[in-house]
Amino acid sequence: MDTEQNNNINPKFLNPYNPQSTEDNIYKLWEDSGFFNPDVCIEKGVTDENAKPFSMVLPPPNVTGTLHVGHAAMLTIEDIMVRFARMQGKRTLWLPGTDHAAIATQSKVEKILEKEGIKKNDLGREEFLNRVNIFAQDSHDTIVSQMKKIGASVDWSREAFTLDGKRNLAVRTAFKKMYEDGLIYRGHRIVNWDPKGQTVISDDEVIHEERKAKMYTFKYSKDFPISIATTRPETKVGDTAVAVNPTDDRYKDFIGKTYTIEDFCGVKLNIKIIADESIDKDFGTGALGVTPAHSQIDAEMAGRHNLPTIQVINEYAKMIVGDERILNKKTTEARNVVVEWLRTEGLLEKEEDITQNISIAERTGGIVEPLPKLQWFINVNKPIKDRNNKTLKELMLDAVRSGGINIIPDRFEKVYYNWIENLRDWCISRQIWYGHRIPVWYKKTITNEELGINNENTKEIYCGINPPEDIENWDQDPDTLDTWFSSGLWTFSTLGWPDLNALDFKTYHPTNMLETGSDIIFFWVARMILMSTYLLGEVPFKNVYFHGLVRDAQGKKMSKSLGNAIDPLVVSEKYGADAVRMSLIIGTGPGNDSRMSEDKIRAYKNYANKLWNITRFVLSSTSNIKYDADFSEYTDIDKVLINERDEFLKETTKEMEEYKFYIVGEKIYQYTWTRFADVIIEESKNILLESDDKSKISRAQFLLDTLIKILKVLHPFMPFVTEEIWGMMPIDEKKLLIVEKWPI
RNA sequence: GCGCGAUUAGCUCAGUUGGUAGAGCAACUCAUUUACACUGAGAAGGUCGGGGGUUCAAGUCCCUCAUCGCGCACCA
Repeated sequence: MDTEQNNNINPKFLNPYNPQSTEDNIYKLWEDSGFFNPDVCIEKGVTDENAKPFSMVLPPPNVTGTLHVGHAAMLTIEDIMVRFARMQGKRTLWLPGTDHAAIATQSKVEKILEKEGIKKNDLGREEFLNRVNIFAQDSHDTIVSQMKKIGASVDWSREAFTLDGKRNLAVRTAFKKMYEDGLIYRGHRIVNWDPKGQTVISDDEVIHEERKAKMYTFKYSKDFPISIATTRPETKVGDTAVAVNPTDDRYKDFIGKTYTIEDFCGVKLNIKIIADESIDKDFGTGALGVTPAHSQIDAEMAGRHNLPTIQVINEYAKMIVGDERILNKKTTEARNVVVEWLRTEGLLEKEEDITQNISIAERTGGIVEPLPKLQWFINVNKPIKDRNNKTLKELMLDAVRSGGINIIPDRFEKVYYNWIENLRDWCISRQIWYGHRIPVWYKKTITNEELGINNENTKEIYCGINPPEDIENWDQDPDTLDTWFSSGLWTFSTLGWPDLNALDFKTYHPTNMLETGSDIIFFWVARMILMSTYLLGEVPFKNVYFHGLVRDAQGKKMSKSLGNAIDPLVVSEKYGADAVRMSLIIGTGPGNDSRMSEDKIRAYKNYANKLWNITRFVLSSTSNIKYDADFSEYTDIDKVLINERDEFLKETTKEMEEYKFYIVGEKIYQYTWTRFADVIIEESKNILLESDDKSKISRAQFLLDTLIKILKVLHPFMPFVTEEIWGMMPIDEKKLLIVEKWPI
């Protein structure tokens, strides 16, 4: 190449590609262009006003800290979908936001305050919430800057927060409607109480962990005819029955009788022998001590047999009955006391080591204590008039069964159905301060105050979008809502609902795609389907794409405590966000866990540089011609190459539409490197030097045209380097690559 | 207990409706200043977890077993 030609090349190409000095500028270029916002795209004429919409909400990250590499993977997959849709000319909206994540955020802030020696009750509700808000804002700002670093092309002008004013209106509106339809009710039931977090949690927030435990077999007293087995002897002071199977000959004669035990470790018991089909004759002694206040199953049995419920454990997991031996003791201490008592009384028959699953609160790690409490629930089994008398359960099932929602990969449909079949009423009230306050007020009356807390139910209730007018006569329910209640509304609360005429709502709902982690299929995906099918009579999204977990190179879960977590910002800084994105996409099918290693990231950094050098060669060796997009004088040899390339582009487009990004990324990589660079460019060196003019021009046009097309299909995957190179391509009437047309 | 997934080259994974086993990374041999060393060329590497079946033909379909991972339920 002579010097004159090299003079036409941007001096940037004299050095290797430098993501550090490029990426932030490119992101700013996009932001300034306004093209993340579909309205601007229409205004500036890059998108047709009548174009088909493509809409997606960002699964809002929790404002509990910073983004991890799993978020980076999520953002990359979604950004690929969005950039592809935008380049296809669709009216493309990717709506960002963050999640207040009630319990998670509150307990995080509590922990931080604890280190300073401050308890939340010392601060009071208002001041504590101030502290949480400051923390949340800080978190939010970090998250936003991280998202920009990764290259997420979200429409910042529409950013939402699950706990802001607009979302609060949506929550109140939804609550009131459900309350009026009788779907939300207040009930006194056995709930999952988290003694550590001092709040009720839903069934889905309980995780099970295998632990070693002891199972004790004993009798309540010497004269009691039946032995029972338990792992929790301390709860037995709350027993009101012993249940046996009706067909069990051993116990037949006792059914229906009631025994009084005057002294069971200091507590008087009345035990009725009942027959219940649910009892397994072969398990333990074939007889179950029924503790209605502290077991879900027992409570149901108590309901069937009209048994009294005696609460013996309080919210601090301490005993509230008995004498000084157990009263006010922690359940675990009381257990030892009761076991010792049984032993000395000669009532303990057997003591065996077993492994059992214990219930743990997901967020706090507290051991869940089933307690009877007055809480708010969503009834999933009540027929709904406006919805053909279908229940919420049925609405949720129908949405997927009918094909209205397509789940990728489809094996998650079975998981979803399985969950719904076992679904019980959803407990939505939480005894925490951070969150949407329940829009219910109770009338103040002297009598009710005298009646005390157990008669809360008798108070006059007002439920409304706004507080009652004579507010001084009312107390608002102190509880807040499960964070997933507001998340369930996310696809439409972000688009202007409850204003049904909001333009965004009419244009973009139902959304086209929900991309999220398979671990929140129940928490979030199912709840969005519930809310949308009930409130709007339509699905929240037409497609769901699940991604798996990002693990380390050895396949271990990444965690801060293991020290194997890769910080997406650190590696992006080191290798460039494009390289990180590629490494997170390739080799990762939907729903499958993937592995992340620095080796892999490094390989794609090299690829970015390869593309850089390819461009340098193509530009410097074609600078004597003018690129013509409609060039038609190709040689036969080049026509063959064009066919091959277009075949590749066609396949790629098809696979993009099938969401097979893990394949497309790899194919582009391969075509660019092993085909275009290693073979076609190598051959071109001779052609461009030695052939006739027709061949030279044909090849030069082909090289430019192909590079342009590579940049386009690669853009969703590696947006920064492609946009940077695009800016230096000798093309007339060039737009930003982000809004260029997909090449096929 | 019920269900789901995985098992293919040293590692990570592809493999469409059955039709001669594929890629990246790593390792190996060679080239040595090239658009690019963040490089190029080449070669090597596999009884597709085991067993059985259907078929002209099975990595792919059916049955079964094993190992690993996960979900749900139970958890007296």
